[in-house]
Amino acid sequence: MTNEMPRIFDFQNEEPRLYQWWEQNGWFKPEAARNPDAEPFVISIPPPNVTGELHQGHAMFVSLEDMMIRYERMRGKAALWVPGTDHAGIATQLMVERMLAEEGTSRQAIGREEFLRRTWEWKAKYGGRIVQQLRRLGASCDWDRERFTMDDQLSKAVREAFVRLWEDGLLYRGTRLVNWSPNLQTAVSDLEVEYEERDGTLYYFRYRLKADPAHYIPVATTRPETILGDTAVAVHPEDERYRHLIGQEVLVPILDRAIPVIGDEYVDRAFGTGALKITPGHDPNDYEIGLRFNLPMINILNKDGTLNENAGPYAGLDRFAARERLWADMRAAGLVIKEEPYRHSVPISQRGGELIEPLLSEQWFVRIKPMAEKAIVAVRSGQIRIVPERFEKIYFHWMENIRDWCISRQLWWGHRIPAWYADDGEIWVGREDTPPQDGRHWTQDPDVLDTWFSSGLWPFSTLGWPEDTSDYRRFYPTSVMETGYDILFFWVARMIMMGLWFTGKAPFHTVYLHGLVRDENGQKMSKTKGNVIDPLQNIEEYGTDALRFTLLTGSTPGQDMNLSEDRIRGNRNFANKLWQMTRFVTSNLDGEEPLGPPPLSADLTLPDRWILSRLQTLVGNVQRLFDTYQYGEAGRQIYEFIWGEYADWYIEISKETLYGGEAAAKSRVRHILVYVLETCLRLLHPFMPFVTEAAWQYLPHEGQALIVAEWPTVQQAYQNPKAEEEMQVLLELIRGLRNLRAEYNVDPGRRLQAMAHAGSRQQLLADYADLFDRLARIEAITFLDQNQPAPDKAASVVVGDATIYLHLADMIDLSAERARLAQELEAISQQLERASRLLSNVDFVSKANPAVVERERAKVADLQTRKDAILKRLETLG
RNA sequence: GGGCGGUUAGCUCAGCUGGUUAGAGCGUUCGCCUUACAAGCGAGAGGUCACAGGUUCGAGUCCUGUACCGCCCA
Repeated sequence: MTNEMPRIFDFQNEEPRLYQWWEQNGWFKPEAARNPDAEPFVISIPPPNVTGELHQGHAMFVSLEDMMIRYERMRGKAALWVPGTDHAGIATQLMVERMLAEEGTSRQAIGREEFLRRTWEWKAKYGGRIVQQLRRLGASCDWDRERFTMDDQLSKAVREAFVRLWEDGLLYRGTRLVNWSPNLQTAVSDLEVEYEERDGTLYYFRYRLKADPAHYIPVATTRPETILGDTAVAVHPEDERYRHLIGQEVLVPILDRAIPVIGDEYVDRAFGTGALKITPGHDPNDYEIGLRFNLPMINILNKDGTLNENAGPYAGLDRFAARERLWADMRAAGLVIKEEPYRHSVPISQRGGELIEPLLSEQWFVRIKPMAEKAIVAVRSGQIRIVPERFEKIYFHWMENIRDWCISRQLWWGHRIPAWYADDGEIWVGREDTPPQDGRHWTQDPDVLDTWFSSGLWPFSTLGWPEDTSDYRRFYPTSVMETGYDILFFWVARMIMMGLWFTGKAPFHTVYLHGLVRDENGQKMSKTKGNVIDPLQNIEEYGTDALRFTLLTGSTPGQDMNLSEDRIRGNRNFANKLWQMTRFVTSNLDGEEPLGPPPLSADLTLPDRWILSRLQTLVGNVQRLFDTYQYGEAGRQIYEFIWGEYADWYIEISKETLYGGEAAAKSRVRHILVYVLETCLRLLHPFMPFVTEAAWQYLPHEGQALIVAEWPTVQQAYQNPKAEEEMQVLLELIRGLRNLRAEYNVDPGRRLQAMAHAGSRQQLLADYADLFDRLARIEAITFLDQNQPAPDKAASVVVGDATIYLHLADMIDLSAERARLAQELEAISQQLERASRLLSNVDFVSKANPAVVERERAKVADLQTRKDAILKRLETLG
């Protein structure tokens, strides 16, 4: 403890060492709580993709969640942060497929079993990487409880959930129009489709009447190839141009299939030609119309995006080639009217960005409305609270308009759907791989479940559900779900629905949503743009603490944040500052080890009482801010206190005593230095765990480690508004004197004499004259009687009724000094006028909060004396 | 088309339920290697709080509208 501290905090080596030490001591485990019956505080980690590489989004959630966990741990709760990773079906499968391609083989060539073996192998080899990176961020997860969505136990949970939904009648299998990715050759859910504005073409052509091929209905489309799948042409029933044609038949170009003309109010008469081709097999809106009119649904696409036999002469062509060929043929046949450029929004895959094709296919769906209804109630009733609140509205809107969830994926990597089909089409769903031994031939569904299906179970599957384990009993429901708002629907909403449905409980009481981390220009970071700020590189360069503090103080909940390296650098400096001030304190202890709060004795000086009081104010503020999820503001306030008050003032003041005071005074100051710093390290630990722990270990302390030290609470006995007020006067005078010295270019080393008309502050100034010497190099202050004249050739600083004169003799430019004072007078007069005006307003005096009125009164009094002093000074200067 | 967020110092951002002279970091100017720290210390400059109305004794903060930027949903 009396060891000398290194000159700098070697974070590159110390951070991993401290992390290992914490972990080895079991402090990341809820069992480390001081009280064995401690109230639990639980967070389930948003499981990163097992293929993932650490990015700022991970850094953000780790910073926030680790902060919450460390805070609650220090408060004595049984803090449990459950870590783990997600098998990320599509991403992982693509990764392994790419690897196979490099080996010159393919998933299809090696077969399903071998492919899965290779994927597990890949996972074993590289899957730990992201987890190691989370550790580097300081994540105090209980690694003994780490889970993977495809662990046996979690797979069992998935199986149980699926079977229960089946038993509850919430699952069905059917042919529906789904979002199909021709690249991945799987269905994806509505959520996995994004829309992008792209330049395209609007193609106008003729739909000839069957009865009279010389006449036609003009139709426009952006996807001509889908003409081959048209099963109707729709017009608005009140459209003068076309309504007489309703009920007639028209001929599909090239194929000459006859299809009906129907009337439907959905048609927008102003768009295109006002007539709409209907392709129920390849367009969601047309699909709805098709259902309503009971139209045939023709699928013209193969799974790989080529056209099938329904496309007649175009079968086998890729859809884009078919588009051109068909259009050319139609032109030759005289069916083309015109083309015009057209900007429209197209569906693209969230992963990869390729075009999504609406396609009819047989898939599994969750009938989700009954689950959504429960989820709405949970938030509406306040059982679950979303921070920031505005996301509740977005949540409700989505939940109220929710559509059935397509959960089957035509992939191999994932949870295989536990459904078997008999030759006669009967479906059997079960907890075990044991379809009935009834002589029929049963085949298991080849597909797997949407990755988000298993993620939806995460808060309880990780704790042992469906078994009634001790962890499940003790730690479920969890406490806070902290994640990015971008996965509110994907994940949070589904956890809420599934949690309520399967466990009967809301899986957490609070959802805290953070914003996205963008680059310093507000651009989304992406490898192709080359604007990625790599967290690991930041950590390497500036330390984890600096990165964490930047992320935590740089944003507010739900708000995107522009991250700049400058800011990280600045917070690295803050970490260093902490280290240096700890070095100062420890190197001045001279073997003493003061512990606990310093005694409130009469010996306490004004600066002592001031810093102790300010500390309590800080502790109170931080508590209030934590209680309202304003972590960033809390961090900023700690920063400002510790640097701007403790280091800049109290440490500087303490040197007076430490370097020359009496033994008792030294002890007193040491005690306060240690107490205030130690308390600040506790407050800061959840933000900057490493440097605070390292510094704390050098300070006198009780207990083994800061990570398990107690969170500070307000000690009212130290609150002292009078000390704060008096100290404020001294600080202002000192700042004023420093200002004068700077303005008059006084040699920084030169000590000056001062005189003062100190008014009501004379005793104060006399008692703390040494501060003026140390902090403003004023070696002595001579007090003047009220009736004694002020010195001429002097510059002055005025605070309240106290005026200090700096006798600068030949250095003083009287006219400059007059100008300076006049400027100050102007500022003060303005403030005075404003405050006086307020007070002379009867409405203000009668309606405003009395405390506010009182404050204004005091302000006026202070400004008035100050103004008088300045006027007097100006008079003296002539 | 509907909804949401943003607009505060040159840059990146704070500013809780309306109430001192609107803050911080970076940058910038001036001066300092003052025995914890030059990753530092001291002192400055820099803001019509996007715009227009309104409510109020009082608006960066609440309400209405407008503009621009961004996001989500359809």
